[in-house]
Amino acid sequence: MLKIYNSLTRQKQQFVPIEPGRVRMYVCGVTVYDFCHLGHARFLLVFDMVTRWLRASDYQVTYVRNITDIDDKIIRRAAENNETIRELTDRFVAHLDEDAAALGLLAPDHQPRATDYIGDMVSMITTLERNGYAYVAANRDVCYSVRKFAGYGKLSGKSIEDLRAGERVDVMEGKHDPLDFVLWKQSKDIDPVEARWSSPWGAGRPGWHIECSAMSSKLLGNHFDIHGGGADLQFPHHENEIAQSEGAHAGAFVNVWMHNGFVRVDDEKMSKSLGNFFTIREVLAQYDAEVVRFFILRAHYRSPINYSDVHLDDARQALSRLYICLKAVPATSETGTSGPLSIDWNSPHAQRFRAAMDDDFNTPEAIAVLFDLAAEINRGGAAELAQVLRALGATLALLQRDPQVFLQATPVTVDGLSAQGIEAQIAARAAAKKSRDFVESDRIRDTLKAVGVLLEDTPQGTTWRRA
RNA sequence: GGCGGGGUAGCAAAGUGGUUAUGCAGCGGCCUGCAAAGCCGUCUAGAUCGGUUCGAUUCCGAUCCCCGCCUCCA
Repeated sequence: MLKIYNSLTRQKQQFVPIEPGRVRMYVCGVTVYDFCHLGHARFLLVFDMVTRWLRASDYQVTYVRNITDIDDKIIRRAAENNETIRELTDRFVAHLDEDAAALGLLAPDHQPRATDYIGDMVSMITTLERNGYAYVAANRDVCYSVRKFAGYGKLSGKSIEDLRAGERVDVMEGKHDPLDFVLWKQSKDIDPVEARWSSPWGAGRPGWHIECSAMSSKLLGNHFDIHGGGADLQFPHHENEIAQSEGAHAGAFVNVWMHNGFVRVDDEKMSKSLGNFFTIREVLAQYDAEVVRFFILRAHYRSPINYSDVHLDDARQALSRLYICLKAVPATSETGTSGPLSIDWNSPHAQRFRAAMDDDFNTPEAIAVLFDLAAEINRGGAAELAQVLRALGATLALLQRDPQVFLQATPVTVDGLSAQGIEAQIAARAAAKKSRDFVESDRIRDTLKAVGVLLEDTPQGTTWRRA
């Protein structure tokens, strides 16, 4: 039985889908005005893992991940670059898709762009106005009246009285309450035409929060199972979504709220505003995508993780152990990369693995099972165990490659020898060994080692891998 | 100031009221021409101070420290 930590109730709860066998999940995506960084990679990989595990658990999942393609930063960046908003956002949507593919992510079932749903947002704001939650402020912006919504603060555990809106940032003039947030922003003369849509309140553009309420209800219905995102979205973004969606539609909005922890650098949150970020492509230039996935999944999704080369190197070493184990097992027809392997969930390792994953997606524990399995295989366990290892790895999108390919993959930053060059050296060494010229054979091995190529003599001959 | 999450061995990271987490690194051994890989063995834990308990890293309280949210942020 799957249990998930629900941010709304602050406890792990048994997961019960609204519709048996089906899961509808909405995850807040990215604002497209710059390259994605490792923090984005984390939420992308975490909810990719969640989707895969739900599917492995025989749920039919509808996964929606949105794209925010209109906001202040986008408008500003487009102006700085002297390009249209659409040019800017199209480019970064394309980059996002490239990064997602490079990370080996499943495509979401829907990837809605906010600007394609302006009409739905307008009608939702109209409903909120009719229901008495929205008002037109003195500056003509349409705002949400937070105090009218009884449940405000239930997700973030904050009480309206304790919030200190305006303490750090000036409060917009004309709001009835400093905590009220904008639903519809009135256009100003300096705003580009591209950022204006007509509405009952005049030309303008939507506030940030309304897009997720409008798009989720459009694509998943007014009430759905899981809503996810980074922990920094819990307040105010997700709190405001609840206020909007439950204010517009009577009844519950989301059953389970999931929030992933941050990626840190030197114990500080990695973020665009702090400027301490590494883009996904920068990291992938140095590390294999599977190593990055392994690094992320090695920690529980709610825990913070620190990014550093040392940790990525460590992850690579650890993952290599699993691949080395698989390499030593003779491949059968089933070990090919084609098609998912079936899993015997009654086997002891699979049971442990599933128990871990069902316990709020405890991937560190699940991965520990993988290592126990590898140890057993290395000890001379049955060859079928290698199938189990691969099949369980598959549910995390790990261990699906030819071990040789993984172990010999060249980091882009290394201008090492070609495979052919290495094979030639190995042949030369074999000849030296045959004539028992160990000085020469060791010299060759040391030379290769110096450029990061490790040789291993096995009964089947010499193999190599990258250090 | 309010709210929330943490402090586990050299590093990373889980579970757990009593029995080996796991990985990387280290040390000893086996294997090897020598290595590597692997196997066997092994050393470094649970911020501090109290309490509950036959027994606490695990429960309770206090203290110290770190991080996050309260502003755009995954």
